[in-house]
Amino acid sequence: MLKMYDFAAIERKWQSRWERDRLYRTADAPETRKYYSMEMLPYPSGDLHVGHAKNYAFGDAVARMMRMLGYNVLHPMGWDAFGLPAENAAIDRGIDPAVWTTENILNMRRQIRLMGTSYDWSREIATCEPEFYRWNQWLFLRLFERGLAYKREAPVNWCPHDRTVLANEQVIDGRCWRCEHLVERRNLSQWFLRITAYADRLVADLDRLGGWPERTRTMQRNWIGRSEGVAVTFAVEGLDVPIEVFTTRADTIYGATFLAVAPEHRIVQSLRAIVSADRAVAIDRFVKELSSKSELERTSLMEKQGVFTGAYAIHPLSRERVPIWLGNYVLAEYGGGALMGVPAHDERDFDFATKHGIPIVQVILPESAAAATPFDKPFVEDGRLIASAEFSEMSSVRAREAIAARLAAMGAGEPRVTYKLRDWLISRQRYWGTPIPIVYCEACGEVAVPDEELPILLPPRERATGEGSPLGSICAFVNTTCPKCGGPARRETDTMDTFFESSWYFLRYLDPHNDRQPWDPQRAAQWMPVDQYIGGAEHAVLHLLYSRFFYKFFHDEGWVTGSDEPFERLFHQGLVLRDGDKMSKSRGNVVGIDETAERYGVDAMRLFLMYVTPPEETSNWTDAGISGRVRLLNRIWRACERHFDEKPTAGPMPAAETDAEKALLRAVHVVAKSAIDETMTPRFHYNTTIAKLDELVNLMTAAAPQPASPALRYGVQMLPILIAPFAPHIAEELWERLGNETSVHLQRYPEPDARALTVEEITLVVQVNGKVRARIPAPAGVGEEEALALALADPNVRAHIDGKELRKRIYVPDKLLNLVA
RNA sequence: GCCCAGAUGGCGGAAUUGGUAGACGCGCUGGUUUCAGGUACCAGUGGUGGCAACACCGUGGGGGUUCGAGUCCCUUUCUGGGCACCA
Repeated sequence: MLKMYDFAAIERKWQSRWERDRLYRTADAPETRKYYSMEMLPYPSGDLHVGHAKNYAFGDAVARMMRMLGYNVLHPMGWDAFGLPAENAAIDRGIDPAVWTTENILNMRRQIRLMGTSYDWSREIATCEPEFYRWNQWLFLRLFERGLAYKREAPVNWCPHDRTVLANEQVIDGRCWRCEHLVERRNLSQWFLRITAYADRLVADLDRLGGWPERTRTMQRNWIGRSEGVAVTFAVEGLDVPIEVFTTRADTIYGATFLAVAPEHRIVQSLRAIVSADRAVAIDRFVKELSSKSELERTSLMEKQGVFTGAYAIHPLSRERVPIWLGNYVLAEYGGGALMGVPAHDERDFDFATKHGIPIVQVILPESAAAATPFDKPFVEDGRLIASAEFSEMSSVRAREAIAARLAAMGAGEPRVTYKLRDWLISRQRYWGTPIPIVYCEACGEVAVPDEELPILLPPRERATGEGSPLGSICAFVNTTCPKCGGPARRETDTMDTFFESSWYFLRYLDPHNDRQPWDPQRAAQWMPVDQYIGGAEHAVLHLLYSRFFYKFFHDEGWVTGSDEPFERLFHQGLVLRDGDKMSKSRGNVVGIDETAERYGVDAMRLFLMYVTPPEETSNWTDAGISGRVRLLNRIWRACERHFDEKPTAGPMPAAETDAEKALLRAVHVVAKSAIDETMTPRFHYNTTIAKLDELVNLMTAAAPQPASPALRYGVQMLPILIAPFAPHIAEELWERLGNETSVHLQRYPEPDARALTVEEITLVVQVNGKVRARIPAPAGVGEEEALALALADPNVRAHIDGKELRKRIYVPDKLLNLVA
């Protein structure tokens, strides 16, 4: 590949010039319309490949477009710098995680700068720095004060490989989201954040997030899993403690032929005491067998197992005796850990009853069916009630209300909303994270560290073994005094989930050097919400849900105003594949940024990533593809080169003399219109914009008007502005060589001019019976009768009409005439 | 199993509200420049038939609505993503 222009020198030159001139510093200028544009902050894993580059190329193009459209754009970058890979690398290689992280940040910052991105680096943050994580601790204490952070013992997900617990959101198909090892179940005392207190708002407000992809909203909705139903109380024979179950199908209550209780349910020990010795033994055996099984093993992988406790409950409406079972498919943490089994109308209950010989009683009939018929699978839809006392003949919908009302009147039930969402477990038994600011005092118990003692610094690590509690083994850290009574106390030795810091970092960018507050609420009022957030879809229910929770809390505290949603619009970019495979070191198919920049130049790389596919699609990296973009840049250079010695002619659009000039002026404005439309829609399909740019360059080179043509000189002057958001370096160099003095990136993007965009001549498509028979040039705005005359003058059209009578005529102005004969 | 998105030349992909299918690029073919290769430039490039004008076929398969369907409806296959004992 011959280099027509020296991209390496140009890219180097402008990157340092922009930095010297602080071109991309953002001022807090409240008088200008703001635009907060952000890409998800990266984990500093070491090296960037073109998959990352795609994300930054689009984010940067959007930020540059908005600047050139006159917005005050905030476009920051930072590092999600706490986390396991650093710690694991430290254990493997015997280096300090801080050193490993810092080195990676240095390299990745270099690569992101190499891409010619327009970040305001004066706002850069790294979450592992005490200046940042002290505010993690501060926010934790505020949550603690409000009762939104609490410690409790609970069955939790334990990843044996990463040697730490995980939040539910971080377990994918029963496996650790990072290392993919099967998680185990342990009972541990851990810190939780009460995200469930916000469940209702988190699900309700999804409806307002019109700028989010529908599938992301659906995933969050499913994850929160809001269900409306009834909590029903069943009295237990021989016991004064009742069992409460949750059901969304109160209409099926007369079909309840058993109760199933989770083995962890508190009532199990009471039941055990009132049943026969052999039942007690069976209960013990069942509970013990399941105690070590993970939720995945118990629910998805195992068959429905259970054991009859020997005890009976009393049906609140029919007063019949209902046997109480323990079941492995009953989740301890949902719906109170107990359910009423209605085998005729629930798949799972049906399986369980069939397996254990429990009676199946049909109480709902399909609307169409006349009478109860034998069946081999449960009927789970709504229908009409039978065998349900005075509720018989009612529809399911009516019966649900009537039965709920009856139960409520009897004091045996109440309406209840239940969520699948559980509280967010944030304790991690690892070193490289934010220490949780709590001490344990023998006299005072759990005590919050006072604000003025923050930050609790992460102590230097003497030796990393990967065994035991990392902070727990550092005596100087653990042993402290109680802030309340001054007596001896021990520090909490767990660190925080790194999703804690990524749930609010976007606020720190607004005020990154503030040492009195995490951010100034006035700055938040000015800049929030984030107007456009760009990042991978893999965080649909992790980071994006936690951030919404935090932001609602901040809003309730008055630290942010306006909307209580942090991200106005959200965009997920697609992956970049190589040879149809995901890029990975083990496959050896990683396309690195450094090599690509060196071979083809950064502008070509950015152009290719935006051109090859719409941003949301998965794109495939090809060397042939990028050389096409190098070619385009060369042709752009040559188109401008002939005009380097001319004086700048930037000014109003000149009048076009010839058809070629008209076409050229039109092409300029077609590009501008496309770029603006794609930015504002906001669809970001710059692939179509760049295709139109190709067409413009074709016009400027192939069928170029005379070099002296004012239209051509106008096109040449506009070209660097048009490409500035996409190929910022060559744009700047051409702009300078064409005799301009202020940066091309400070120019206004051209307003699409209606005069340039209108066409004077159209192609009239003439169809006969719906088939195209002629394409006739005609003046724009041609009337129907003139169009008909033109069509009938065409020999091919006449041949197809062939003397037949015209029965119908459809005329689409400036487009098409269809003659039906 | 359930829900969502998608399927367009050899390839990546274009195509407001139904109105010229295949823009643009890659690849390929022929030509010009060159000692040659590459680069660059010019022309061609959905399939079939035809010297040509042109005709027929063509947006995963089948059916429908319409003057007209890549676009709307029904049905089916495949691909990608999500959910999957949440009572």
